[in-house]
Amino acid sequence: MARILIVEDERPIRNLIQRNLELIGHTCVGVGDGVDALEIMESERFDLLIFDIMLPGVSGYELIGRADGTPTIFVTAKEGINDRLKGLSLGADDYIVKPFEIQELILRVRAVLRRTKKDDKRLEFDDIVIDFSAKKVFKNGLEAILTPKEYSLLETLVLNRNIALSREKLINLVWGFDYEGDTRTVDVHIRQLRAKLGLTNRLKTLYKTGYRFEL
Amino acid sequence: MARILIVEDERPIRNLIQRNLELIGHTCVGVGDGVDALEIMESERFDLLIFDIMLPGVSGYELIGRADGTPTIFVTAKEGINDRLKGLSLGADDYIVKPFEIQELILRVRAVLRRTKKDDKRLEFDDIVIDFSAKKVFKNGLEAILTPKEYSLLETLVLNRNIALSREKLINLVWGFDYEGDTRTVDVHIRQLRAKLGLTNRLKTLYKTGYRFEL
DNA sequence: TTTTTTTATAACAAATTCATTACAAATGTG
DNA sequence: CACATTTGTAATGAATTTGTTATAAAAAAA
Repeated sequence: MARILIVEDERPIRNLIQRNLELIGHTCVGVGDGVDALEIMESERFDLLIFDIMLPGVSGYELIGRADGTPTIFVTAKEGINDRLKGLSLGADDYIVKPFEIQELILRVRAVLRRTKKDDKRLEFDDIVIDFSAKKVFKNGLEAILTPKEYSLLETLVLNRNIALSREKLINLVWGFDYEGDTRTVDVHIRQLRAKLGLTNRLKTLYKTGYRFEL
Repeated sequence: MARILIVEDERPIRNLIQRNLELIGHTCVGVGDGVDALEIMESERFDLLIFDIMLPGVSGYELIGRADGTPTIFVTAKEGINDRLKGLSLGADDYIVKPFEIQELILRVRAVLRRTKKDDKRLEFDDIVIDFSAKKVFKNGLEAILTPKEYSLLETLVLNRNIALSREKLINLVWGFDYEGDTRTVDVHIRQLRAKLGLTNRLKTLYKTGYRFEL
């Protein structure tokens, strides 16, 4: 359904939100402070951001400046008309006050996603279709069988399309920040993607730099 | 680019900072003491504040209380780990110790602005577009294929636009401080940039000095 | 367990970059 | 102007980076 970033320093609430949104099929990333949020927002694209206003590090108000048009829902502890106005004037699409019924949040998420029409669960280009919810890829209507790593790499490249990604960055995003392997591993998987999907003109090599998926 | 307030009682340093930040396109206001700073902060909004900690009137530490979330860089004469901690804990975004290279200040300003989003991912001039996140350059809408060194050199020149850069400086910034090669290497890469992008009137040679990108 | 699939790494081939060189042109100086 | 110095230009080969294949290791499935 949608890729959602949850920025909330109270872990129980964050987990509650994440669990429930994932139950209805969304993909969530949860972080606990504004600095982590900024970092992941730089490297990944999301369909919806859910911010607590009061955050350690960088406040939700500041985060929305970096949202770059991505739909945003603010969460706050106190019912303050000023906060509400401030949030909405800064570009938030909706606003919800703690404590809230999880059902209410789900309704608002659905409303915002419908309004902003980012429910897209598939991406089509050339003769290729990527179905993100099924994690399947089709070429010329035929399913191309990708291994998990291959799919994950493709998804990362596609979600960060038109951005130069170093091998280190890709390793971090696909293999995890703690991966201790050779960056050449990326090359081999890139080759597999190119071979299976014929992405020669989309998936560019940037000499001494990394790779970039162009769309 | 950004509106920056500089609060520094040593006029030569204040002017140095102001001049250099304005050269790369920022709008600056400089004042010499804390009282003036408070006054202008009440009536105008800034994207970034640069404070000297030791100020006549009202100290930098006090000023940051009034910064109201505006990103702040502290400048101080002495290297004191306590000052650093105090500054950062009070909410400064960065900290720089006098005497400093103006290059370093520019880098930090850029970092803070990027973190707080007032910086651009794209630069357009004449018939040229530079896409920093994709690491791509276009001329007349067509992609100009630059090698990594060429791109890196262009980026460095552009980010330090309107500033004279010696070959040694460029070597440091592009090749790395430990590079042990000939400075003539720079000339060859400059030539390539000029040839590929037609930068004859932007990328000036400063006889016996170096190069300067003018914008 | 065995078998199959996936993933990592190593080794070599191919491609690209880039520093260096040598010479030409330009610039500044007396 | 003549001279010395600095900068521009083009070409070349070494060094680095990437593509590709094969094989070993690890993980998953049977």
